[in-house]
Amino acid sequence: MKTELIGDFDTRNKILLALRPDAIAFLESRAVVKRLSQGQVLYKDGEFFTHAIFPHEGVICLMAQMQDGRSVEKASVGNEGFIGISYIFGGGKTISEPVVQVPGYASWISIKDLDEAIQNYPCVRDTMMRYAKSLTVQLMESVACNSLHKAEQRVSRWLLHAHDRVNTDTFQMTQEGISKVLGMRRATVSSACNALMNAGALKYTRGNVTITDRSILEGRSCECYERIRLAFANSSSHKARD
Amino acid sequence: MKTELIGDFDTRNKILLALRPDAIAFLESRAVVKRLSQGQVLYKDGEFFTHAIFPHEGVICLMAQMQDGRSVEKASVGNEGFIGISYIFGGGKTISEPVVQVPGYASWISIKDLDEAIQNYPCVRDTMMRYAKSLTVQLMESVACNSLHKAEQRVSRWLLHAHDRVNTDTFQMTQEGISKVLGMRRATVSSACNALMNAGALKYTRGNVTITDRSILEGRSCECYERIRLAFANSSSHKARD
DNA sequence: CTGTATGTGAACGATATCGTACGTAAAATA
DNA sequence: TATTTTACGTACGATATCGTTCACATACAG
Repeated sequence: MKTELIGDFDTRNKILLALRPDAIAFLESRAVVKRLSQGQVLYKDGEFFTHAIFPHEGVICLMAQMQDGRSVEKASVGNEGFIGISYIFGGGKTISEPVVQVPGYASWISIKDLDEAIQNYPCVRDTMMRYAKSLTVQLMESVACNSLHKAEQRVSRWLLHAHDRVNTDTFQMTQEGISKVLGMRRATVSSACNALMNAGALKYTRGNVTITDRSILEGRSCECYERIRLAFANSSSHKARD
Repeated sequence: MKTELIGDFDTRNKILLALRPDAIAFLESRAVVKRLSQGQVLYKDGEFFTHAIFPHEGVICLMAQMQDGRSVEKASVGNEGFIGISYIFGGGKTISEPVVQVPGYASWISIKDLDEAIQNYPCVRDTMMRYAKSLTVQLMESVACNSLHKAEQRVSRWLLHAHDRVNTDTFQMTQEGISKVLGMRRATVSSACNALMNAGALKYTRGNVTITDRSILEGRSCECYERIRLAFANSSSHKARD
């Protein structure tokens, strides 16, 4: 595996890990591992794909840009998924703007190599289709969630998803950042986080959040978290058959 | 084409119309045209698919059922799409509860016939994938829309989508129905509709809404309407190549 | 060490939507 | 025709979130 950095990096992306060994070997031989830094814009909306991006950890938010300048998250992607789903549906252009919110490493695979992999290893398309399904579940739940659920529930849900996608209980995410992805005021996020701190679910110190009690956070979240988590678990639980 | 009803029914479903003639002929020979009546639940969430359903007109909402008994629309489907997208992603179970909101006719095609069509006519899968992409755009826009936009904008958007999916300016949809699919109070919908009536966009009489001026409705809607409309237009504009 | 930028807490009134309830008129039913 | 049901308009106070601003403490840069 080529990498921009010194040392070896095991692929912890669940899409890649779910493939058959020969497909994994092929893709790892072509992959370049790069660091994703906070705030990095991976694609502009409508841009042509050059690479599919498979995060090892961290959180990438697919952002919507509104005409009035506001932006808000459409969906989020971690090591359970990859950036480039609309390429799989056919058509080379992005339909969102993926922005790194929690940094980490990712395997970048060129479209040319991806096409070759899809051609030679049927498990690649199958696995991506399973992810397409779980992403659809995420999107559907999010539509409902944004209609019905309150700020504190949505903040809890976001933090739980993020926690699932990092290896540590502490990670970088400002309240300002959460407010941007959830389309609410920082003051609203601040108030929700204080309630969650008082409940003992988390600690907050200048851009670093520490999850201290997941079960409390789950109790304060809405049912949408568990449904989405389950969809991701199902989509990466079984190895592809061919 | 077999039908439960007397007379012939041209297929006005855009997915079917975008296929190659031989694929259209095959599917029409297997399709059964049935009436979809208001309130009809086509599948329960998690049920096994028996048929893919291709609406000719009317609106089907993919509903989310929450634990507290509330329900809300995740996405809506008309003659630009079909019910059964998650079958295409692999796995035979539904991931939502499709409920008929505006009645119409639809072509029902059994899973067995659909499998045969996918096997024999590559354009079937390709066309469905294009729809998968535009449904993903719809879902993504809806996530953002539900985060950011106001009741009147969302009501306007829903009515515009519905108008696109029926052949007439007048169709059946109670304010109570709109409030259920948008997850807001009937009183909120009522107030929005009155504002839209006063603006000259529509008329409302006991369960029948008449769109009197689309351009006013478009002005009162949010940008999400046009983005979704455009995605649907793109996905059914070009004939499949094989 | 000092000044500046950043991240958070807290406050204000304003607004949107909520839950609920009641009245009215049209439609359906008896 | 008389009664009931349905669809809608409207009203009330309650609540959630909004937009904005200020204060303060930490981190960082010169």
